[in-house]
Amino acid sequence: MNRPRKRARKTAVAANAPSTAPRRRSRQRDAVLEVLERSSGPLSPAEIHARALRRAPTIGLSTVYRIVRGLAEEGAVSAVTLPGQPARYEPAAVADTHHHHFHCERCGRVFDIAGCPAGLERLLPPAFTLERHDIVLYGSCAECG
Amino acid sequence: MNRPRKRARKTAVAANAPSTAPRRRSRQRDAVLEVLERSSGPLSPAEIHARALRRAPTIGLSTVYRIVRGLAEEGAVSAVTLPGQPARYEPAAVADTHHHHFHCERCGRVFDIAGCPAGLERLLPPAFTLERHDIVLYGSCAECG
DNA sequence: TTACGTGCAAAGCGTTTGCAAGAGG
DNA sequence: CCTCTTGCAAACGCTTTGCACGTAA
Repeated sequence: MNRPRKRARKTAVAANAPSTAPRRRSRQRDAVLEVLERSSGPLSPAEIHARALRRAPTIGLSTVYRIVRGLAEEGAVSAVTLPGQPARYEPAAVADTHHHHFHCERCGRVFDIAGCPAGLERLLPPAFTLERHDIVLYGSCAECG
Repeated sequence: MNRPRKRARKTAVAANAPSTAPRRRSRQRDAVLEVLERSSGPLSPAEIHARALRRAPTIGLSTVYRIVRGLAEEGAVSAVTLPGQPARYEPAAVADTHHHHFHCERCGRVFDIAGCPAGLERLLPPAFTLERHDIVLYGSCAECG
């Protein structure tokens, strides 16, 4: 497969651009969806790729990125970005239930945490408006404790 | 300045490696420290570099990275990593006062927020141990509101 | 059949590194 | 002086992209 190349476009994309992400059904798309639904926590593209290879043995990492972006755009999955780590993705069914995350510093796994503290607005300086918030708890999970 | 090259080493470094970060005093190091101390919020390496150029007109971006890493290792500054964003740095004097961050989604600036909600342990599943937490608030700051 | 999705390799970006020249003490 | 630091450009890892081919509809 040798062919001429053009310069790649700028990485940044307009926030509301329609984008050409996969919408059609395919073995690869189904594999990614199933992997995400079977998982007990959010997964990075590399983690998704490793697991999806069982169902779609030829799937490429870039395809995972494209599918995941498409799923995120149509709201089927949502991105979980922990500080200093690559983005992870989880099904919207999970994300729609407001929750936060616990990051085990021993095993590196991420767990979903139900509930969230009240009165966050009280922390704001005057004239600031609160639209959303992220809380990440760190420590040891039950298995590593 | 043309000279022979060798392959760069692997990026990953042993977590406890002494590392050869700058410790000696220099115009560049002073410039970075002053920029951080004058700031009202954590700054990314690129932001630090832009501001440090006024005090040290020849400073390179990689030097900023090295100095900031050294300062972080010796505890003079600490890293603030907001989800999905490059790391930012703030003086330890600020970081030592427990606080969180507000990210203005209009202007992109990050502000320090004093205080934090009580009872986060109550959110944990049984047998999980809480060691620390990060809270990031999103919305509009006073100027953008 | 035809438009869309895929796989691969190349490109982009933020960050780190090797090296020679410069600065600190 | 001798050693540590700097600046530059190359290299890295993660992510996105261009293109020809495969495939869903």
